Amino acid sequence: MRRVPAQIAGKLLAAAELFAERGLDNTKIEDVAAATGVAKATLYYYFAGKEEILGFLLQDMLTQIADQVAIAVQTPSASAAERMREVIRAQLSVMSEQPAVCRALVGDLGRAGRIPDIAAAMREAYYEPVEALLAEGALDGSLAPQAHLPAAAAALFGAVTITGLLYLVAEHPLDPDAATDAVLAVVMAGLRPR
Amino acid sequence: MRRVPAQIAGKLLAAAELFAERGLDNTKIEDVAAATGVAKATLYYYFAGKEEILGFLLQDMLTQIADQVAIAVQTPSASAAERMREVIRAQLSVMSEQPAVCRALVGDLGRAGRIPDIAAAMREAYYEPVEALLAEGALDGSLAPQAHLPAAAAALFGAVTITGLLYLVAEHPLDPDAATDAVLAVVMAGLRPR
Amino acid sequence: MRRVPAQIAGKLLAAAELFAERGLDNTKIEDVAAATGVAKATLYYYFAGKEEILGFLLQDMLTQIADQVAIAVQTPSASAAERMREVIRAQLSVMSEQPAVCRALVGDLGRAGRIPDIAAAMREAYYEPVEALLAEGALDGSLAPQAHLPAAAAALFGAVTITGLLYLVAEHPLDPDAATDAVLAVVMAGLRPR
Amino acid sequence: MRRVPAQIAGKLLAAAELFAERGLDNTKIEDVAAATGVAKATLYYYFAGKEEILGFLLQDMLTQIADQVAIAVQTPSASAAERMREVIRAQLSVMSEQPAVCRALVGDLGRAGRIPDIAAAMREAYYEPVEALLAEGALDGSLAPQAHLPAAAAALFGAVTITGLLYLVAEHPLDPDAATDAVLAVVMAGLRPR
DNA sequence: CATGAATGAGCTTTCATTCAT
DNA sequence: CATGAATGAAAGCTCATTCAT
Repeated sequence: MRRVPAQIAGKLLAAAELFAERGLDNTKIEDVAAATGVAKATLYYYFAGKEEILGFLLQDMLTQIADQVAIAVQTPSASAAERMREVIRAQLSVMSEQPAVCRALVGDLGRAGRIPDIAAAMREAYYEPVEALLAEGALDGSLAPQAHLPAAAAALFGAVTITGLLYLVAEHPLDPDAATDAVLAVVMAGLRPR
Repeated sequence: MRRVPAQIAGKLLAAAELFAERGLDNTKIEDVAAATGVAKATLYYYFAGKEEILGFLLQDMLTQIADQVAIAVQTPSASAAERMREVIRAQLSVMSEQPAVCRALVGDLGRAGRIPDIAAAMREAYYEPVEALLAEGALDGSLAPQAHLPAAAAALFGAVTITGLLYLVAEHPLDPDAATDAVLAVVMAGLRPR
Repeated sequence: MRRVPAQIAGKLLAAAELFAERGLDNTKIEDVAAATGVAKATLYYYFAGKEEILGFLLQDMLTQIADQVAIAVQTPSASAAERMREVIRAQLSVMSEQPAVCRALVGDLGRAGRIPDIAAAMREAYYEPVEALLAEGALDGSLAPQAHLPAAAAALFGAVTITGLLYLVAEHPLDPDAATDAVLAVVMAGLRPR
Repeated sequence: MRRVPAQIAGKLLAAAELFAERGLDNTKIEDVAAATGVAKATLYYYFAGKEEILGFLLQDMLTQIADQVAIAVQTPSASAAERMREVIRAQLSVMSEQPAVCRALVGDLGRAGRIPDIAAAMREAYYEPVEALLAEGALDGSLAPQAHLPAAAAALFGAVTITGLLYLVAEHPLDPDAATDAVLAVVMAGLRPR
């Protein structure tokens, strides 16, 4: 994959909507060319195929999430629990800003998980910081210790993502703050009464 | 789509295997015909194409989830919390048995065009019973009251589904019981220490 | 081809429109079944295939033309020329009454000419009486002798049929009498001035 | 339909042969590819399907007729009647060279859906010059004046075309000159004796 | 008699991919 | 660099036809 010029990278955002709505396999390279205004052969000049185009878009969004998450995670002098709240809020914010790419991610989650680059980016952008945060929380006492950190992080990711998908992309969308509160009520407090 | 005779519906379960192993687009209709013993043209007699076959299986899976959920929900003399555990376990069991169909279901979550057909089945199979259970739990005191039931149900669904997707479909899959425990640790106990 | 019950024969008229509009090859037996309300397998019970169905319809119309032509030809105590006028009028009348079958006939003229039964019916219904009339006209002096009777009859058939097709089936149709006059002006008087 | 390069347009003439011998529906795209040396997928790159290939050839034939007709019409120092003879001869010549395309053209005459695209070409190629010629003939005295020019042109077209269809495409074909004489005997001299 | 169901056989169509310019 | 043109390879899909009931 050659370095993609900004001009083309910009146009590619139009493809996210296609991937989101139709899925990777039902989106033809020709559709991407038509939607972006970049000639089919030019896409092949920069990308090895459509999987790589989707990967490029996902990387882009994941980088944004990674950045926001990193900021939230590194807030000094805040408990791990408080920083976790910010992580969730950050994820939902990026989702509400890039709904198409986000829908594409969820739509091909089963596949994306197997694309090495994307899996790595997801680990780096989300799972590792969150797992680290869970560990820190166990130490500073602001979060309950988890027996299986990766699964806990996955459950967290799922709760946030699906809520985001259903409520941010819905006809009458929640705003990110309201969505955050709803998710937090489940994952922070837990369903069991205190 | 014609009404599918039980004999054919039965054979189709073999197709779920294929979809599970190879994904929708790497499964040729011819493969389905070979695997099920139903002639290609006969498949077209009953279904408009691959998508519709998958849709049929998807409905089937949702029915299975609905049945399992219904059983879990109706267990008499168990607290709402205990029944909720069973609901989650049931969902993860079905998912581990039908990973490809399950992946297809998740893939459809973000697709506006598909929502009408599937959304109703999902509401009926999952959201309504779960929301009812959350309400019951608030009454019998076994679950914490939720301010926004639909969002809570969505978060729950997401936590369970994504964990299922990532860990049941992964190269080194968790078994349903382990996945259930991991999810429960998050959604029942909550991340906040008690 | 079994004897076709009147009830089915009646319904078949609805198929003529299909053959006329789409041609034989672009009309599926299934379309015929749908348009007529006769089950596909039932059509096969009575006919060997769609070619035979079209044949049946054409036979029907050709019989009508044959009858009308026979009446016109046999009018006693009229010159051959006068009877020829009636033949042409008769053909255009039937065409205006059965536009769909007539269009179907023209549409598949190239093919119909090679279906033995139809070719024979056309000979019997049209060519033979017209050729006989041309011969009689040469004898009674009311028509010019023709060197090549079959070709003259074909030219006549073409002049009448195409005019009929273009003017009877057009958006602003001529009535049969006006169409007859226009055709007669060419074929009876001839283009050469007298 | 993309603009067809001359190189491919040239090769396509070989397809007209196939359509002529076997008819549209008994000619597979694969046959066209084999006969023309143009890859099947390349045909689809330029045409939407078989029909469009035939349509292209049809336009081509109409252009040939138009050219021949134009030459015949413009012959200087010949009476309109003499030029009309040449017009008819020209039409029958082209028909005898392209019987299948010609049959397809006739087949389309009764099809409402097709008329828009083809009708214009036919008016231009045939009706307009012929009507002009009829008008000229009325002036120079070589042709009888016609009350209704369009109907006269239609009758003429029909006489020529159907004769062409039945006798040039028949098992024992007439040659164009003989067919021309037979048609002329009807349409120029008229059936009424002089 | 009438027909719903089933299917063999094969063609049409699609699409990712390449390459000369 | 960018791309229009071209195509190999492979599916998807259709349809005439049969047969048990």
